[in-house]
Amino acid sequence: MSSTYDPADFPAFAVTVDLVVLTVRPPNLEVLLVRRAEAPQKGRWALPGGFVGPSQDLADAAESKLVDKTGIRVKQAHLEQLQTFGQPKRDPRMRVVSVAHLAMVAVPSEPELEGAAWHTVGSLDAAALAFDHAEILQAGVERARSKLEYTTLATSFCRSEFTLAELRSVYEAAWGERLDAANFQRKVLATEGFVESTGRTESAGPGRPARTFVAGRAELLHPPLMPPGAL
Amino acid sequence: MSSTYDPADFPAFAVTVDLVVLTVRPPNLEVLLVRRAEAPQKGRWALPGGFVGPSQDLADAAESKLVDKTGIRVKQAHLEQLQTFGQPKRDPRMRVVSVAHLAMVAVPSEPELEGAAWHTVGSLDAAALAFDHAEILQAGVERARSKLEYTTLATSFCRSEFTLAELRSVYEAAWGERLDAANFQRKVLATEGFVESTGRTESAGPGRPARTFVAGRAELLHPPLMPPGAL
DNA sequence: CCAAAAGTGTTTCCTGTACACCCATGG
DNA sequence: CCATGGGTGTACAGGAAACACTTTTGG
Repeated sequence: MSSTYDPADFPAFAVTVDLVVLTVRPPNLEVLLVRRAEAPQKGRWALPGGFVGPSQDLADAAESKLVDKTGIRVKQAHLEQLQTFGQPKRDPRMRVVSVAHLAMVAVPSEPELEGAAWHTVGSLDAAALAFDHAEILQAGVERARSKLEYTTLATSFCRSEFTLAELRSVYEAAWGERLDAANFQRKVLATEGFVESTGRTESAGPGRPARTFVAGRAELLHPPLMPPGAL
Repeated sequence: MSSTYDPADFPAFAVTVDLVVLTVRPPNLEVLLVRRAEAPQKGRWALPGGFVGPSQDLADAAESKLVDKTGIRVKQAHLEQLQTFGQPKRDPRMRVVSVAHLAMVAVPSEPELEGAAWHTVGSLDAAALAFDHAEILQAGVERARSKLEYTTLATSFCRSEFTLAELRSVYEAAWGERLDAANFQRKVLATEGFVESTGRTESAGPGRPARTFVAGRAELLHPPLMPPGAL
């Protein structure tokens, strides 16, 4: 910005957005991938994404790709910038800088789009992904975990109305570890603005019906929900 | 990346790096700014930065700007990617996407470069900064604070050999809040790999001489050093 | 009536915090 | 010998974890 270059002769880059779209289908953390229809890397799995328009904001570009691929409105999901990847040779065709974004969504009930599918994060072969998308995915999963620790974003993985067991399953899926239901409940309810009770209850199979909740207005958790020991 | 565009006709962007270079001069947190020598925004303060070369990695670009402006070797400092800013109108000349980086350095004893100066973060008028650099600076300060909380990066604000009082002053400068010296000391020493004792001591003015330390090998703090109440 | 899941109570332990106190130095 | 900052000891309060126990449903 403080450069002395002539604006007319700057190196030309392509700028894209790539999306790490995560969801939870207990007991798994899953990511949305699309199969590449064209060379290079034809047939391999890739993160959804695409070029940023000449006068399009980065966040807008990410949002429109998300709607294209999932039909999910951003109001119901969480979308944030993740990290920018710009290794000179990451795309063999040209110099591409990709601004990766992270989306956390409730698993949609609608059928999936052609060529797109959910994959369990844990059992995914990094070598099966195109370009440097394995690295981007890893950054996304790490970010998601750290956000779950100290924010209320776990609710964005849940339906609009959910039980505490569902909310708990989000944490269990992200860390692959069981949590004590009793202590979990107390912690969540003790945190002002994390969840808000609807008066209703919901029953699924045997067992006492659970109360249902909606997301609260708070965004930060003090202290974090997960124990420090968990990676 | 998974786009169907023809590689030949993509929108052309300029890509830059901008640096938020922070240091601590107790009791202040300070940022390195340069005065713009040319239009637009001539004469206003700006973050150091510049264009990324056609086959230059983003991290390399940030590193070379840092060396240019401060003469500090990256080995002695901390440099990480911060966030990418790409509002269509953020630079009036053309479409520029800036990959902002955060650097945390010990205050250099060498004289400053022409046109560059350290500014106290707290008493800085946001309107005095060029482009969207006030927003970038704010993101950098927030990131620095959160990194100080749960990593050992505070040591990168210190000289290679430092006392615990110096380390404490880093936290005090970042939050503008006094810490209990006794508890601070116990916490730091109890954290495996945070600091490592040299056998030496150092005396500055009256009072018992302090032991000196060097940075340890650990990078993460469990639990965080600052209390949750602190903004 | 039994299994299973929701939700509550209770005990134990650990850690952060405050603060009293001793140590070692410069002036 | 006094002020100043380094460093140690200690007692108290609040929260996390483990787990026994009660409640409410489906089969």
